[in-house]
Amino acid sequence: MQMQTIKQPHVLTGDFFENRSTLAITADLLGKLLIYDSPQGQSGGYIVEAEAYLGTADPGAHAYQGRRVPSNEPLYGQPGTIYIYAIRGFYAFDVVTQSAGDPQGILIRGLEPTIGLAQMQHNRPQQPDFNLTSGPGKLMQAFDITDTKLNQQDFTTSPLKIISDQARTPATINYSERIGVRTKSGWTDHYRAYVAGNPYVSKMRKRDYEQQHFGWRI
DNA sequence: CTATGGATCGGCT
DNA sequence: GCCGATCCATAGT
Repeated sequence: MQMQTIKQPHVLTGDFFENRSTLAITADLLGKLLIYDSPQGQSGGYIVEAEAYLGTADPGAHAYQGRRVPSNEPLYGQPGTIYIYAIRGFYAFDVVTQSAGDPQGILIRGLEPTIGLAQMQHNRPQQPDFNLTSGPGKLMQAFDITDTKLNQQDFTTSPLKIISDQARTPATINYSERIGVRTKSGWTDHYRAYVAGNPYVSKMRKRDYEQQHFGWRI
């Protein structure tokens, strides 16, 4: 007789990060389901845009040249550590990707919202179209995360989590320069990865929307 | 529809 | 004081 198995969402674990470059993990995060369990209830959606920050050697990174201050301490933690930081009156968050002491991370920049839509719209009543979670500050507002309390928590045990077995697959992954990072030469041209044609990607032009499936493989 | 400039605020120096 | 891994309103195609 077969054991009855309870279908529980599988939370992302540490081995997801093992032996892979941050750039490889960035592309692999696209389509994963991000969930936030808040006092109001659960909300979340599929990751559609992410940027790699490659640590001490990356002039665009908060940990460039080993910079280590109280606010960026989470970057130096274990893979899967949450790094939340304030930026111009908003908050944004990274997933730490490499072993402790190697301060690389991935900024989650866009979500296609699927869970807790009403509650997210309540938190961000601005506009009815695709502006709910199409940017790092926007998605944190939609989650109503307004402080750094989740800092240094681990994705495997935190109310903010990534579900690895409920994922969609991008039909095409596009790459570009990172948004809002001044860069001199072209060596960071592929540090931003996003689902081609998905309207919840920040700065996606309307003419580039893929209307049929929002850029997902069927 | 796209490009640009101003507001804004937590955290470092 | 100063400075952004941003957002939004407004002006210009």
